[in-house]
Amino acid sequence: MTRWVLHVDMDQFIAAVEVLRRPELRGRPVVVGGDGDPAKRGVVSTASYEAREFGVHSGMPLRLALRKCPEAVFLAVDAQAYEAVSAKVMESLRATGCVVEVLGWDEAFVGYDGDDPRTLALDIQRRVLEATSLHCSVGIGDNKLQAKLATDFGKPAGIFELSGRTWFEVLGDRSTEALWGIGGKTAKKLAALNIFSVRQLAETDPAELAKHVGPAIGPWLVSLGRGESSSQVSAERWIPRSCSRETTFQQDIEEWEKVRSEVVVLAQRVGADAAAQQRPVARVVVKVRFVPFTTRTRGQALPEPTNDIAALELAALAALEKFTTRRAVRLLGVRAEFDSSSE
DNA sequence: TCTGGGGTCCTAGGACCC
DNA sequence: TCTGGGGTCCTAGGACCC
Repeated sequence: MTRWVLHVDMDQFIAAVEVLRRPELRGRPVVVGGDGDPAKRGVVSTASYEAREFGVHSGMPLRLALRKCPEAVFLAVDAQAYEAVSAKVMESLRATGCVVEVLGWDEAFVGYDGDDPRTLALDIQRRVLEATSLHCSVGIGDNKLQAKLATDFGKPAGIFELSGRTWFEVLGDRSTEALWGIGGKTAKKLAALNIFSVRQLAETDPAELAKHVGPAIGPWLVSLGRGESSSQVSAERWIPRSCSRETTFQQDIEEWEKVRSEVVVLAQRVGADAAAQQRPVARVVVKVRFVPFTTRTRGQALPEPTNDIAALELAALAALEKFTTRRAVRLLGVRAEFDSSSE
C-alpha cells in the first residue's frame, strides 16, 4: 500500500489536443463532439474553457450547444489523435518510476511512497508539459477517492491536497453528489432519506442505509461520505469483460427488416473486435432504444464460447427476436461478453 | 434542448437443485 | 397437501463513469 495517491487529470484534454494542432483556435470557444456537425444527433465530448463560459459542457446535446454558443468551432471526435497523445502522457507518468493506473484517455492514479508528494506533483506537471505541451492538474490524497476529488480543486494546471484531516473541512457541507460514485439518482434517493451533505452521509448507519439501497451499496456509500477507500493503485493489465458497438441513427428506423440487418452489421463489427483481442464470446446482448428514448436489452448465450462471426450473427438475431415491441428504433447496440476463462 | 459511445459493477427475481 | 431453507446461476435493469 503506497503512502500517497496522486490523481492526474489533463485540463480540457480533447479540446486542448485539437487546439494544439490548430493554433488559430486558441482562445476561441471550441466544442468537440459527434462528427462535428452540431445539427446532428450527438453530444459534447469536451468543451474548451471559453465554450464553458457560454454554459456548454460535456454530455450536452450538440444542438443545444449550438444554441448556447453559435460562434463556437465544432469539431469531430478523433479518437486516434487522443489515444496517441494519451500514450505520451501515460509514458511520462511511468517515467517517474511510480506505479501508474490508467483511468481513461486523460486520467491516471499514481502511487507514491515518499515524503514529498507536492514535489512529485510538480515533477509530473513538468514532464507532461514537456512531452505533450499540455497542462494537467494533480490531486493529492491518502487514497484514490481523496486524490480524485482533490484534482478538481486544483484546476486548471494546479495542485490540491485533500487528506483525511481536511476531508470534512473541504467537503463536509457539499452535496453527496460531489462524491465520485454518487450521481443524480442516488443523491435524490439519499435526499429522500434526509441525507443531503457529505457529512450527513458519513454519519449514517451503514446497516440502516443497506435496507434502502442494497447490502453492498449501503456501506459503500457511507464509506464514500467518510472519505475512505481501500482499493490500491494497480499497474496490472486490465482484462476487458466485454466489448460493444452501438449506433444512434440520424433517422429513426421504422422497418423491422432494416433493424435486423443493422443488428447483423453490428454483430460483425463486435465479432471482429473480439477476434482481434483473441477472446471467445460467451454471450451476446442486443440493446434497442425505441422512440422516444426507452432502452431495453435482451441477451443470448452461445452454445459454446466462440469467435465465429456467423455464430455471433445468429445469436444477435436470436436475442433480437426476444423483443416483442415493434416501435420505431433510434439506437441499436450489440455487446459481446467474453468467456471469463479465456483470460 | 431532445438526449453518443464505450465501459463497469450491483441488484432483484426466477429457475433450479438438494 | 398448502408446501422450509439454503445455495447457485442466469437474466434484465439500474446507476455511474470517462
